[in-house]
Amino acid sequence: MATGRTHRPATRSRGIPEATVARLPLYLRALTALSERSVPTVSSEELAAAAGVNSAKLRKDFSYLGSYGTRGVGYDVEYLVYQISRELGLTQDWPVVIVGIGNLGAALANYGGFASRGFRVAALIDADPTMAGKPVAGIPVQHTDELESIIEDNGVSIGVIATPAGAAQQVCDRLVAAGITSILNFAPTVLSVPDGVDVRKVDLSIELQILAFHEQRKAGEEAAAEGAVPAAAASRKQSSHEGPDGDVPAVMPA
Amino acid sequence: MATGRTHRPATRSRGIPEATVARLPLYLRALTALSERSVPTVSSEELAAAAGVNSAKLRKDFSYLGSYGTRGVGYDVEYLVYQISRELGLTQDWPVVIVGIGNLGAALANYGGFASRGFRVAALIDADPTMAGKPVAGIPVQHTDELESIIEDNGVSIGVIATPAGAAQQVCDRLVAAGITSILNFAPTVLSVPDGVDVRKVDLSIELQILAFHEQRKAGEEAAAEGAVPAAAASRKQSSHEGPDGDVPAVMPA
DNA sequence: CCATCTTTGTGCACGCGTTCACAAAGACAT
DNA sequence: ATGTCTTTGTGAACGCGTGCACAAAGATGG
Repeated sequence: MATGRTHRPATRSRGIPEATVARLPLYLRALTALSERSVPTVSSEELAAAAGVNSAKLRKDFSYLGSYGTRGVGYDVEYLVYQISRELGLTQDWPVVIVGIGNLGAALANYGGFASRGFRVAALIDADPTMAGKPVAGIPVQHTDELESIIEDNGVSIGVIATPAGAAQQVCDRLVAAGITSILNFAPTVLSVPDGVDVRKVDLSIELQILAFHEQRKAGEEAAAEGAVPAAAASRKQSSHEGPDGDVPAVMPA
Repeated sequence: MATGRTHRPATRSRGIPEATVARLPLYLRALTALSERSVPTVSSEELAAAAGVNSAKLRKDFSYLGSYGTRGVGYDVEYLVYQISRELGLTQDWPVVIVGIGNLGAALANYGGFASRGFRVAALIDADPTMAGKPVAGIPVQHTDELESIIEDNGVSIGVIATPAGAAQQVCDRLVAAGITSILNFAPTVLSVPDGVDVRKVDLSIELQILAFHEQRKAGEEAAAEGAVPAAAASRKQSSHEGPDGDVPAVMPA
């Protein structure tokens, strides 16, 4: 609905909260699974369970997109898949370049989750001249020298940085200069980019460190309440097959 | 003190907000870099810039840990490195198992960022019998059958799932049953776990989809304000960007 | 057409996180 | 000591995100 103020929140994109945008892919994945099983409609409750969120949150999220549900029935799966795909921009082809073809870069190149969602690996780029021409995931690696021309020729606007930390900013600068406006950064560095360029970062070791924090805390509490709650973990064992759907067929192409 | 209440917010761990915990690794990384350059002290302003955050936020974050700064001077780098490391639990050794040694699993096994922060890859586990014994990153892969004994013998409490989506829940269940209480999940699935088990997920394709959303939006705005166009991006740019609520193929259910 | 039942869409309240802005605290010079 | 200057630590305000709870909307059956 109308966000009362014409205040231009800047963090929101066309009225869709950032937190909602981050969940749309989650919904899409769950819906795709339902679609493959030819499920025609789904209620907010069911879909929320499949996506691992609260049903009220899901409904509110969808309300930002529009009124796509039918009261008393639920949401039409196919229709919703289309709407979310369109909203996320997945109905178009997104060529992507991956820079830095080490272990991680190679893994990304082979990752099936990209191609299945409209992302096409347009090129693999590495600074090592001995890698040039070597095929990874069926795509020949090209040298960094070609970076600008590759991006220009293919109209690439999304770049993935999987280089060592030391090279990341330099690569980033070249990507931006060449016209890239969205970057997914796997290098453990803070990238500085001009306004108008989006950066999302994935840091594997940060995630582990956060887990370690909680793990340490759990160990501490356990020690503090020694013997008080012995097998607490065993009590609420997982009972769910997440609703009435049993195991879901692998959504992801291997 | 701020939260004087013994209220037990449950979302907060010992009074440290989750958002702060998530930033501590970021600060730690920046501090480590300073430490390596033998910088003795750093101001909140400088450190914040290095970590890519607001300085007020950084000071507030640190205030949750205690008063470790000196007014008029800044923070002692070494001391802060130690305090944050201790807070995150990185002063102890965390054995980790990685399950699913495909491209991604192998990349993780080779990832240097783990070992340098107190995380030790205790074992690599894969369901494929032909992989058994094959060394990856210098560590022989072991078969899934050994999963329980490996975890028990090594006192592992953190597990990394890098299997295909279809196997993830099954693996997760076994990990939890074997005593794992923290899971880092790379498989594109919602894992259900009992209370007391932490799960963090990293989904590569979700990150790209979020980027695509913003990219599409930028393209749309750009088209709306036609005139100034980043040179390279405009060349073979995708053309299909109808208005926000463009035409819809009206996929009505039968 | 009316009653009932299901499920959506959302107003509202609450809590977390962020940011501002400033007093307090210490360093440093005189 | 005293004053000035720098930088921290935090009170307070604000905005975003979440979840409750319910009215509205439509399906379904008599």
